[in-house]
Amino acid sequence: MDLQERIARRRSVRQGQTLVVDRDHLSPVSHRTEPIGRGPVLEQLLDELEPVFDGILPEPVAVVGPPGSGTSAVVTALFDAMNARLGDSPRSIGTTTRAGSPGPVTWFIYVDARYVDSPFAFYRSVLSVVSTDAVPESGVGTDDLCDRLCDRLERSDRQAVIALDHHDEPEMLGYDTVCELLEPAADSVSTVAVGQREPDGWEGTTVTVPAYRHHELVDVVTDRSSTGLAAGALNHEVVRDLAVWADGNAHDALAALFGSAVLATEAETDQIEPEHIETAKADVPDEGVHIDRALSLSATRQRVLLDLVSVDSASRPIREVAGEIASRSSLTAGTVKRFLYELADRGVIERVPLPARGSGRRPSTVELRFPTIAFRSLAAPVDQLASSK
DNA sequence: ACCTGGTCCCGGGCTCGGTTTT
DNA sequence: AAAACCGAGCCCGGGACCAGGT
Repeated sequence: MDLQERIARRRSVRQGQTLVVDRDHLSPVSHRTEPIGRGPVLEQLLDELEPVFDGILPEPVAVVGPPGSGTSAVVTALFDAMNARLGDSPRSIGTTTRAGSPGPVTWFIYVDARYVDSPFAFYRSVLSVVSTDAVPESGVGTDDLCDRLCDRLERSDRQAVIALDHHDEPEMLGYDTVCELLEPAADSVSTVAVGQREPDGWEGTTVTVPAYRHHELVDVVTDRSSTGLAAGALNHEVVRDLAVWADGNAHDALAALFGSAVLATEAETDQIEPEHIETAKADVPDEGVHIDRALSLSATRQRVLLDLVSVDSASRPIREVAGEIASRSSLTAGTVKRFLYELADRGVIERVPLPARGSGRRPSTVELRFPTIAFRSLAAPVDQLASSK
């Protein structure tokens, strides 16, 4: 893995991308295999999961923390590491029991509710980890997938710990729903609920992830920029300033860092200038949402958001904005309108009331609530959809 | 009463595997 | 073995209807 990273880095240098050396290391949507400065939290979570080392299924646990505190980073990193140790390796040969370790196989499965939004998709993502053969993408019923999962887990020497991330965000697969879906296999499955809050009526234990302190966030940003950017592209004072500005929110800090790198690349400068930083910071909304909330949407919706970024939507009612976006794409105004209302429900954009004009109900307009510069750069490529007319 | 914004929901077509028939 | 068929989720379009303002 390290070797892959090294090769990728050399390759991108050859391609003349002198400023951004490794996009993944810089991106606010990627996680490091070793989270920076989260040692105590990892220890606490390991305490909760400790029974698996004796082959016992741990009790459900909730991991909660404010936005950008690294809850997802902690859980994904820990699950990856645990899987490498206790899980059934995908290339395992025939038997699952290995000499010297008579305990059951335990899979650690991370499910992101942002990307897994239906019972069908949920079973599919769990099965893809648990099952050795290919999991169908369609053509079978949801119940069928459930049966397959039960078959895989029914044996006493197999169990799974499933983390549901972002269960508390609007329009997402909820924790309660997932528990119902797992009910048929409840004896072999435990859960980890990851989010900003505990699930409603939570009675289990909770691991709390505190917001990053300033010096910890400095370490996070330094780590990202030193591996993602060319040497000397960013000085330490700027990193400190960015960390203080982000006030403990790693997403905001990394989104601004990534955005400024995009701007500097577009301007073809060989280092990130102060105005790039300032513009990128202004582009990250206060109390905004994670950029992955926008990036997890379907390609069509991302196109609509990209158009919305370029349309001047200020002080214009939704109907009008929808019309203009529709004229740029193959969608009808009615569909775009519906999309915009749905996106507002999800919190990706926000409706802002406008003053009344004439008769009728007061109109409202929409504002973006995620970092748009980073989104422009990371959004689904245009060729996934018929080009605009 | 009337108008416009906002919500809700369903039908039809599409894709894509699995299953049955030829 | 190939072809035809079927069922499941997904997506877009759009209509019915509710809400809030003059």
